[in-house]
Amino acid sequence: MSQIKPRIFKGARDFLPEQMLHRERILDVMRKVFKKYGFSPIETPAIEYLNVLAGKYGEDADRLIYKLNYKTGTKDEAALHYDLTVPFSRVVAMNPDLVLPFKRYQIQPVWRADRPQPHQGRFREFYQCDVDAVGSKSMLIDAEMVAITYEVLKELGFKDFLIKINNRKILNGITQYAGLSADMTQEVCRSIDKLDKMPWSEVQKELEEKEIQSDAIDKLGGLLTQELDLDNLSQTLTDISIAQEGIRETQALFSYLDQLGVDSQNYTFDLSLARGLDYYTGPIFETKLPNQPHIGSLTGGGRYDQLIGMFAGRDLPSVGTTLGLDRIFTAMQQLEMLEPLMTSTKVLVLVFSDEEMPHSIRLASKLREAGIETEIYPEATALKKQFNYANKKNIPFVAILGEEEIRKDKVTLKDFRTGKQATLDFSEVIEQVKKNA
RNA sequence: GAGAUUGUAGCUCAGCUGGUUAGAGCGUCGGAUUGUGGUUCCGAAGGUCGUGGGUUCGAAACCCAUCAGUCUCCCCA
Repeated sequence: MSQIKPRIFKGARDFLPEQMLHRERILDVMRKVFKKYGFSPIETPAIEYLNVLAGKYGEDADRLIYKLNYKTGTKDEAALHYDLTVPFSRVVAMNPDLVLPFKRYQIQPVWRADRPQPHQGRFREFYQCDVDAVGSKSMLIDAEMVAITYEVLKELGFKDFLIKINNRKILNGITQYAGLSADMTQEVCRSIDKLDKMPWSEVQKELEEKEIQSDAIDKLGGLLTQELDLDNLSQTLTDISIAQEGIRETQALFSYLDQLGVDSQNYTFDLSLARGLDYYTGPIFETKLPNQPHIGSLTGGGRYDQLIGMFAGRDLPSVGTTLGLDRIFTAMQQLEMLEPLMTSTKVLVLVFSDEEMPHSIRLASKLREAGIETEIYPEATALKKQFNYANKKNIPFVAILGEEEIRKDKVTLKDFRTGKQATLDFSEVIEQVKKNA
């Protein structure tokens, strides 16, 4: 047989223990917070019928859906899911008996056929961690989405993150204010969205290239260049009812955020936030790290009151957000927020000889019964080798059980970080490890 | 989809304007009185110079093609 060159699919990654231990910790934090707010887990298949996915995200995004070479051109054509929101909407439509408001979380990989850029945390296969609530129009749930984002990032140790909040209704209102037709909103927003990266003059140029009338561009510029707060914006857009509605929603959302105890340092109203996905109808939010602008958004979400209607025939108000595990993980790596970890093992039990092996096994079992993550070296090789194993894997304690200890019914415990060791009773060993590991 | 850049040992790289058997550090493995790692010392293994073609007496180096990685833009998690 000819040998096959091992290679990994572009934009996909293997995760070794030193990465997985951290990724699992991040997921543990997310699950804990999701449940704390009353969200329950669901899972959907990686594969969906293409027509379930297509046409929901917008033209550009549709091209990034991974289509499977299976029943091509038929109703049964299949694809890998592009996000978790659209499959979830399908689930809701197929389960009309769900108790509303239905609050679910969902953690699964998704696939997008774009060009990977690891430094920016951009991959073809990546995990989305979604929380969504269906069946309520209350801005309290929208606020909870922001609160959940805040809590997770805070607990993971992020300091300078900023959750940007805007509202599609306000953006629609702005387009109307500028005298443009409603179907221009997407196109205009796409340029406006770049304001955090380039000055207004550049955006203005881009809008001119898109052949937007110059008086409309001037009106947009008037709004966007003068950091308006909600009250000012409300006055300026006083005749635009859709904008007024969006502003009222945003005010309600902010008041709930205050009541929920979210630090106002970590969120802001940002009129230039647009977001690409087509299905958003109300509030939208996105988290950035101002000091790591190259990393794309860590989280993103919003309200989509009409998406489920595409499957169910009747609209159900819904809001949700996605926490990007891989973006968060990439950021934590680059910010050196992750301690090097090879294993979660706390104690390595050494084995002196085949005769003494049973004693070592018994000790390991007792440590495990006490809830301590314990490894026993599987063979009686040179002690040097066994010590070296503990050292390389960064295991904090080594339990030494030789002829002498066995005779005295004791255990020698060595702390690898200090290099100190002491011969102790078994109960003292447990105490020491639990206290210092 | 547009542009840029890189490809030499497991990893990070050196290799000057083309000139003998291609180097270093780290890592790996072995050893320095066999109940002690992380420090030190000694030694060893490991390379079709991404691949294919061309120029040349001679190519890791120059030219062409190709593949792969990376970065920026676009867009997003």
